Amino acid sequence: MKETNMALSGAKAKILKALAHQTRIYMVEELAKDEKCVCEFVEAIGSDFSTISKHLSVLKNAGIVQVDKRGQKVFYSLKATCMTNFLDCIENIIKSNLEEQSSMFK
Amino acid sequence: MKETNMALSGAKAKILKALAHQTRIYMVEELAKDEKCVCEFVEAIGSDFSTISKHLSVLKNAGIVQVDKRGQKVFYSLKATCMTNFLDCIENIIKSNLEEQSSMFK
DNA sequence: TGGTTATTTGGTTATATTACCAAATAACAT
DNA sequence: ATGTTATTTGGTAATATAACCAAATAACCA
Repeated sequence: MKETNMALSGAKAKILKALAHQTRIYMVEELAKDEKCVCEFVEAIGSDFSTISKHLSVLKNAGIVQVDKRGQKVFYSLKATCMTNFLDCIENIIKSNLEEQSSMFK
Repeated sequence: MKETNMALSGAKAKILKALAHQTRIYMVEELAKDEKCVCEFVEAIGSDFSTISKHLSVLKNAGIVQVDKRGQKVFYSLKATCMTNFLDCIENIIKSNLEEQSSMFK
C-alpha cells in the first residue's frame, strides 16, 4: 500500500519538523538532562520570552515534551527519550561529513 | 560552553531539516531496503522529475544518502543507516500520541 | 551527427516558518 | 484589590521552503 506508507511518512514529517530547529534541538538536549522552566531557557538562549514559549509549544504539540505547571512557573520535561539516541545518530553524520570534507585537502 | 552547544545544535538542525519532509522520509525508508534510481522514485511518488531530483539532492547534501551514476541512470543509496532506528523512535511517538488522544474518549 | 532517455539547474509563485512586539492570562504576594 | 512575575496568544514582517515549468547536461543508441 503505497499511499498508506506515504501517509505514515507525512505523520513522521510533522514530528521531525517540530524538532528541526536549532533552538528546539538545544532544548531537547537540555531537557534530556533535567526538566527546565521557560524562564531558564529564556536566560540560556537569550531570545524573547514569547519566542521561547512558542518553541516549547511546538515540541509539546508534537508529543516530544510534556508540561507541568507549578506555581507561577511552567516546567517542561522530555517525554520521548528515544530522541537522545537519534541526536547521536545525527552527530555521527556530522562527523562523517567533516571527515569527507577534510579528506579533500589531502 | 553554551555557544558551542548552540552551534552544534545548529549543525544538527541542518541535517534534521534535510530529513523533515514527507517525501524525503519516504525516500530514506525505501532506500533502507535497497538502492533506487531517480526514475523509480518519480514513478512511485508521482511528482515532477525535477521535484524528486531536488529532494534527493537535499538528502545528498546533508550526507544522508550517496550517489552512484551508472549509464544514464543515477542511483541513490542510504549512507546514514542509523536513520532507520531513528524513524522507529518517531513511530513510537506517533503511537504514544494516538493513545493519549484516544484515551480522551474513554 | 541526431535522437532519445535520465537527470539537474534556474526561475517563479505559493505556502510555511520564524522572530519580535504588544496585549492577554494566570498565580502569587502585599 | 493591586502589583509583580511567569507565561501564552495574536499580529505582522522577513525569510525559507516547495512545487512546477522550461531549459540545460549527460550518456547512450541508431
